[in-house]
Amino acid sequence: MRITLPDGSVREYAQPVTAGQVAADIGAGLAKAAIGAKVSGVLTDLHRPITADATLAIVTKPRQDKQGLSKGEVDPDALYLLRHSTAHVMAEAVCRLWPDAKLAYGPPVDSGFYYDIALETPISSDDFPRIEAEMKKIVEENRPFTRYELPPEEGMGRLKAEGNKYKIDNAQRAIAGGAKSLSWYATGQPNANWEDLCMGPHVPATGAIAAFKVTSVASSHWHGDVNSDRFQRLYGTAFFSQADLEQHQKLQEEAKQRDHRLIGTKLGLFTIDEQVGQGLILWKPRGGMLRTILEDFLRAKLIELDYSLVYTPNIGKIDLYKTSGHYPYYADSQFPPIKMRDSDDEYLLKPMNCPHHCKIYASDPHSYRDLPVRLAEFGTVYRFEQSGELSGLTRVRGFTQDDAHIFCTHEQVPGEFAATIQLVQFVFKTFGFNDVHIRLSLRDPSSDKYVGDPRNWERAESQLRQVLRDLGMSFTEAAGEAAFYGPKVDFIVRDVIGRKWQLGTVQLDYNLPERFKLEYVGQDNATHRPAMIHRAPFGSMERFTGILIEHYAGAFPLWISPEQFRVLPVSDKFNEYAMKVHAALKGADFRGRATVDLSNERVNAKIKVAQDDKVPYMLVVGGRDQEAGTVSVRDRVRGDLGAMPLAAFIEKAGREIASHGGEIVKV
RNA sequence: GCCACCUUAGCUCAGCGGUAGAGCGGUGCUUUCGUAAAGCACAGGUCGUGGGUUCAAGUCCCACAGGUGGCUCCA
Repeated sequence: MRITLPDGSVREYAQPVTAGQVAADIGAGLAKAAIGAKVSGVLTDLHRPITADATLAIVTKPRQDKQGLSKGEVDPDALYLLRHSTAHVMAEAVCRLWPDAKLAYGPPVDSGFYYDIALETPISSDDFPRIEAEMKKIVEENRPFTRYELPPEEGMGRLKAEGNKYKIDNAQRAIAGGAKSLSWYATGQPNANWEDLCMGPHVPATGAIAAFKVTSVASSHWHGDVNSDRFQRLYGTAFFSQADLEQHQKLQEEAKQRDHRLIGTKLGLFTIDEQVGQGLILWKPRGGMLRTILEDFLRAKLIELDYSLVYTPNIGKIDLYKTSGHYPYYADSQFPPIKMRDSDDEYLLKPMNCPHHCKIYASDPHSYRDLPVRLAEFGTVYRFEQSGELSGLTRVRGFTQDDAHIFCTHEQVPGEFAATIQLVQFVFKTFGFNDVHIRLSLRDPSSDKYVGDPRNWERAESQLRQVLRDLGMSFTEAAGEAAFYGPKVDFIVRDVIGRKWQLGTVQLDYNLPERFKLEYVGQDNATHRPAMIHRAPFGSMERFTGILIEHYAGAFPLWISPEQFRVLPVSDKFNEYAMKVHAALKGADFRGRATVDLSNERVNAKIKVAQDDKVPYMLVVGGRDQEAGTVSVRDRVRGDLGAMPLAAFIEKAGREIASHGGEIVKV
């Protein structure tokens, strides 16, 4: 048998050998650090025999520095093994504490692992210390994870005898998926210790689990089906050192400080009032200023790109949405219709802007010479999101899309689509979003939720794919994520706690032009149906603002900061000069958003408050400044920049604003 | 919508059967001050809402509303 190692060297063995033995042959240090193996690319147990020629990479525990922190980036495979194994330990601890617990499924996830458990008794966070204490015992016993296999029939017999329908289901799925045997892992010895039906792989023994924590409990459903059995999903995480765990917890804490709901309250950006309604955002003056700046920025760009700005009402007759196909398709996720007093007419709060824009297009005859027609609007829409889904600014019931619809010939689609993609990228680049995932969302051919001619879909999907390729963009494809009327390209970012949100989107639609019978007269003097592109670079002003708050931790770059300058007189003897400076900033070409702090406080206190308010520039003024006509500039990040003539500061600030510059500031 | 947890002053939170607390913020006074919080005083709460248990309920129980974390959903 030839075992090829990552450095290309080959070791020959006459008999089946385990990765652990190979590791020992290479060196004692490697053997000691080894916790698993990648055999021909497949992650596996250290002690599973290798029976054929294979490539082999030993998965090792990370080395640690003097503080006990793992050096470099920890191998994701190593973390996978560790966390999968810790999930078993947690499950055993739960089974000890609640003997009637039935286990379902317990995989590693991004930052830890979970186990879905069917149990009548609710587990609460108060129980975590008890669970952790049991886990600690199991870890300290340093029991080996022992794998054994049973033939499918024998295995199923055993599972049926045990009567856990979830495990039976798991096993049936494994067999249906081609598994030739069922595998169990005993945490210790078979028949002597706790065991779980599991594909593996695992670390060699529980002692490898250096640091762990039960982090939260939530609810989940069998196969994700709300009508099916409910589980308690117990989340935890594990690391190779206590220091790693502590660092992880510290980072989590820091991330929470960036949460837009916290910062939004602190900085007075927005509020949500119970009496106004769930998921309905009240933009406070500072948030309103921020939004206005964002809208002005985009509006200027749209005018430059030959968009036409339109306005449409917040409601429309239900018939409009029957024509568009949105109703009753999404009846459940809309606010109920408004019934009229003196007729049978019903109106809907508009869930989308496109039908209105289609009607604007249809109100005039169009020649191919007019196309493309690009209708843009900051359009507010209402969607009845499930109450449990609402979250700050990121998931709301009323929001404003920076929406536009481009009506064009089929020949113009690739060009227009590419231009809109570039617009979205321009927006993201301006705000320094570098970690954006681009997803080509396609239909799921096996689903019946999609409308329109499959040939149109195929053409649309391949057009989009080609545009993305031509632009040299990296993207993933996701079947089943398309809108019901067409494929789309979505721009996805994560919030501080790792949740993914769609911001920008560009969608291709052959359906609505059909439904609204939109037309243009071609060069051939015949009528043709235009194609339609929906696009929203920000997506929703609410969500974009929420993510932006987290992105900058509330410390907005000068050009979008709701308050750019705060003048701080060192005592009220200099209030008059301070007000002059304030007026000069407001009167500058860029019409500075400036305030002056006339409170009866010492300058130290004024600085502290301005710093907390994340004001980019503080202008301290006292006697020296008054005499010399200067301002003493304090940068939010760099601190005191010293005195400079007021005119010089205004020039500097003007340049910074015009550049749309801004760095990401640490909390 | 489902499950768990949470809801006390504008904000952050303590109090967990026995007459409502702190810090910050607010107001007033004193201080007139040069780069991350001067001092003193005062105001501010039917403890989310509605029921119940109890001699007595922020405190225990139930329902509802809102929030948080998940699940499901997301045109």
